[in-house]
Amino acid sequence: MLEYAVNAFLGTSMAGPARRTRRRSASKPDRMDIHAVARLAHVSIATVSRTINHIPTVNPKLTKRVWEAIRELNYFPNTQARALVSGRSRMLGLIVSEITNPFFPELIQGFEDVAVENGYEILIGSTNYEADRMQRCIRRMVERNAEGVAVMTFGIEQPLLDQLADRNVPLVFVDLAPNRPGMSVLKVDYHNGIRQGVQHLAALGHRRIAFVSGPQRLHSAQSRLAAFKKALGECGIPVDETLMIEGDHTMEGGMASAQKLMATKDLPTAIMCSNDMLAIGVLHQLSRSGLRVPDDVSIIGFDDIHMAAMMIPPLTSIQMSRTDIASAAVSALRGHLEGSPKREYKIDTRLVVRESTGFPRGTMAHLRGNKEKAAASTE
Amino acid sequence: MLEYAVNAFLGTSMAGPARRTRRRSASKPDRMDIHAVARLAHVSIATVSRTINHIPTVNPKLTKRVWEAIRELNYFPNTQARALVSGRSRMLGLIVSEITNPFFPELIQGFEDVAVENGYEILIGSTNYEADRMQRCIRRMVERNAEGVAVMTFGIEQPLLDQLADRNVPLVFVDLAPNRPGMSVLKVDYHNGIRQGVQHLAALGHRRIAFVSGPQRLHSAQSRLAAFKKALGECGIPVDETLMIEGDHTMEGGMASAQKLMATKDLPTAIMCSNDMLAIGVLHQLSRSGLRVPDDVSIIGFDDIHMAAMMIPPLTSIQMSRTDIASAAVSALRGHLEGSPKREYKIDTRLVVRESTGFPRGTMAHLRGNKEKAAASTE
DNA sequence: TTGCATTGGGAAAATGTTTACTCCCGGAAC
DNA sequence: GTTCCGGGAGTAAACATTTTCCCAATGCAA
Repeated sequence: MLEYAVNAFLGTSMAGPARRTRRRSASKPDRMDIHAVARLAHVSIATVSRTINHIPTVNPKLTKRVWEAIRELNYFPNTQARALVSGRSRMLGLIVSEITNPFFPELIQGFEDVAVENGYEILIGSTNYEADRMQRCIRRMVERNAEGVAVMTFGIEQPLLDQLADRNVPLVFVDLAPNRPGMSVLKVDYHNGIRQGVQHLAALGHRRIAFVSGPQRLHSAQSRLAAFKKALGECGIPVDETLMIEGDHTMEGGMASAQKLMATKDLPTAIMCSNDMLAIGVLHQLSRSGLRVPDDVSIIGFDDIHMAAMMIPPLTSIQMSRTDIASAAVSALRGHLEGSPKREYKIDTRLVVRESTGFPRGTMAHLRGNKEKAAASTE
Repeated sequence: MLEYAVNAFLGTSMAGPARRTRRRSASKPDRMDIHAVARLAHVSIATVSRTINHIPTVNPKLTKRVWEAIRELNYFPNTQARALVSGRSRMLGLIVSEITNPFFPELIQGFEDVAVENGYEILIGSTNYEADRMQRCIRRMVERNAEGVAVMTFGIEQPLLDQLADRNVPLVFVDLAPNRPGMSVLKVDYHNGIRQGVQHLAALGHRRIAFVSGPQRLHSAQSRLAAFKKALGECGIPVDETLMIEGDHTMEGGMASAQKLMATKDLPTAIMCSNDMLAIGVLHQLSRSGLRVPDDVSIIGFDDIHMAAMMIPPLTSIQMSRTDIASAAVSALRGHLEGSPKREYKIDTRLVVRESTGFPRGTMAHLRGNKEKAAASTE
């Protein structure tokens, strides 16, 4: 056996009549596995394994031979076998509410990038807000031995997650998480961005600012509304409950909310929305009603999804970076896997000013007039 | 030299706590594996395996005992071990151009559903039109032993795929594929839907119909343009090359194209677009210029992405069902895996009429007038 | 009752790695 | 010169399944 010639040469005792059972490689010399590499590099499979895993005790000369053999054979290790023996699947799960909501693809993209960079593969599941889909997602994650799961659904169905919790799979949530070992939470600082937004509007001169919130059963929607009210207070603007409308985080909800606002006797000069889809709906409804943005009403969205910048006018929005969320989520899971767990990760938000916000109607009429005159006079 | 970032990372962290005991299996009776089930059901592990895999030669009585034991222990088989020994990873790859383009999430959703239904997990990669990302995606698929890969990028980088082709991994493409064993293609019948669209416009009375195409280096964009010209011929409308504008499948491209069209001496009465993003851009640009849709210009999009229905006005579009594409792709791959390969799968397209199409400007003025008078007279 | 075929189930090989052990050898210390 | 130590590399035991092969048991016919 060429395979064992090296050992004989090195003087290793072939003595043990030992089970010869495992020398299958003689019959299939073309099988592309670690043995093939070992044979070509004239080392043992253990050395190949150590080389691949960058274990520093390998003689550099052998290392070189091994890498050359690997390249020549275009070999790469069998993932399933590694996973089996190491007990680590090197897969992370990502569960989202609905993949067709533009917020999530951007999150997925970020998650994929960070995970792959760290050598993990990702398993995606979308629940579409259905409990049984959620159940199936969790089962898939468990079956595939996901090492950790990011539950980014903005509406946690706790009992369903027990299967994962019971297996001590690290979990990471947004906003809110059970306080259990192995679980982390990404705390979004809604207040910072929303305060910036309110200050921006206040600085422009707005005093009547409406807020179209998300469904109040969602914790994240509650937090956004609370942050808005707090920010109003900080700017010395009293809270007017008639300007707080509950929407549903969809464009249709935004259109309906805009109609409700327009039915009030005097329209607010600015509308802040709990997410961008709502803002887009409001935008549509206003323009359908002949109102111009930002000349008649200013609008601010939340999330800063890609589409926000593509609206007419481009939407001023409060950015919650999907990239930040994704990398924090991966960090959180890695933290648990590597024994340095952290309970909380902060996610910041910040205002991105575009063209849907301006001076309130009327107040700057003289300025605009002056500007026009100035422009005219240069001709 | 090949780099295994994964392992470098593993190397430092592998001194984990969990894996100290490595001796006889007798020392860990609580290990939840096939042996535990066998023990509880008083059968051998082989019988358990056969039961799980629905091999019919097992005595129904034993089958029952085994399933009961499985349920009682809440056991499920280790995926990595199954994959290792059976050589089947039960994973399919899905490579898309960019996950943030609204077309793709809907495709992914469909793919996920169909794949999971058939017991497959999916690995997602997005190339963002970058060759090295594509390369990495392919490498991931190969490393994880994807059993088949759907390449839904609408712009195939053939040479990069050789790694997959060389390993005889079944592949499925859209529109165009190398004619090699193991490869299938989803042939989209662009003509059917586009013909419906043109007929719809012609029936409304339109004769000057513009077409904003996609980048002509893309085969799918070429096909759409060709189908449009053919459909014009079928409706007896001569092709006017000045009304054929090349866009780039983005909203910005649509806005630019609309400007080009408005610069011509007389505006077409209808504009058909090579995809919905273009149509949305055109829509925006027209409304920005004070033209009303469909009163001044009718617009038809292509793809019928979710967003199309949410525009103001809701966009008439030609639907190419993502669900159909997804299930055809999975069928194609399964066909190869199960020995009944099929080279081609047909994907149909059809017109979905919404509110962005109407009578051409002027032609129906008397009707509208009559309608208004009629409405007035009822008061 | 015996012989044979058939069938169902168990033992063990096989899958490709990682890694705990072991062994060899060179050098240093006594 | 012997002993001890340690670096470096090889052997083989896990890992949790599937699958092949074989044996025992059963039934049927002679």
